[in-house]
Amino acid sequence: MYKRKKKEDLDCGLYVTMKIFGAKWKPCIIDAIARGAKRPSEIHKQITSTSPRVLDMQLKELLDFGVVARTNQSGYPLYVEYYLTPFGESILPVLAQMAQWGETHKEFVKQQMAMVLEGSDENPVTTSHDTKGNFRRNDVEMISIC
Amino acid sequence: MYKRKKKEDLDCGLYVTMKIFGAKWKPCIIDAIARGAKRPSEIHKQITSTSPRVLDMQLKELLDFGVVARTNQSGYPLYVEYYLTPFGESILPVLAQMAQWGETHKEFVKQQMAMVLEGSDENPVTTSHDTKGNFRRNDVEMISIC
DNA sequence: GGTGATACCGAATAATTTCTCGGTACCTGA
DNA sequence: TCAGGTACCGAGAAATTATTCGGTATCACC
Repeated sequence: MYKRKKKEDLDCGLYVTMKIFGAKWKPCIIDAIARGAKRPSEIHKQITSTSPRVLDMQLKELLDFGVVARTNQSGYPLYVEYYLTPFGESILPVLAQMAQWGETHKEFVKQQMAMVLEGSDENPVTTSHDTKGNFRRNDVEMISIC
Repeated sequence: MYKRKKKEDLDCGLYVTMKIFGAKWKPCIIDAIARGAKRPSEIHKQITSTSPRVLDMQLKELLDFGVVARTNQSGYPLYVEYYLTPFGESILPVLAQMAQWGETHKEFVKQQMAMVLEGSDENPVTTSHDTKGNFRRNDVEMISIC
């Protein structure tokens, strides 16, 4: 594991928030689990825009931070299930609001981006999130995420 | 300016959100301006945990993305003022909720961190946010940010 | 003319995150 | 025994973000 060189400020609420689910794939993973993907292999199948290894790593962090937990029957057909802890569930409304905001403003943002990039160009490599067609039902209803 | 190698998915609401204010100092800057710091030099004085250069760069991005705007009198005593656009103001409630969540859960997070790090150690360099004692008044009231 | 304040920016480097490639281990069914 | 599925992990490369150091330019004041 990477050893940080700079101290983090865990007294800043915002910093804490970013720390826990501000990474590239964590929101997707949380969402996938919230929607019913329990087994690692299921999550891999849901999120195809990055490699299983990456998902494993981020899932591990979510586990370490207590966002998710898993059933630990080290038994025969090797069957593991992850689920959100109460702590993990408390993230959902926040995630939903963030997704909602982005959803609302994405066209404006695209416009701005285009305006800024009117000097730069090139066609970067493709990479995009997708958990297929996704919706959330929590307090803010019908928020697509990823 | 850095030219991205990988394409971004601006159709993912969450990605958009992170893109606009998911950087290390952007929330602090937005907050500082929302609270009344108008001039770059004022912002520098408010946020002392990073260098003016860093703040300038992020401020520039916020400007490019239309989160803030500025008065452009290229005149005598060189006086520039930044302010939040309506787009920028729409961020405040989201930021507040994020800060609130982090505030609520930071002790739990610290605990988890300690648990995970019980093998690693060392004492990293100090760096911490601070905009002095800070509060927000928007819809979720009294959220300290940074 | 020199100093200080103001607002910026370029470029190199450090720090951190993400990704790729490959490997371990266990069990099952052919 | 061999291929296939499942759950993981190590280590280095690549991408991206944050930071530092120094520089430009304008004006005011002494």
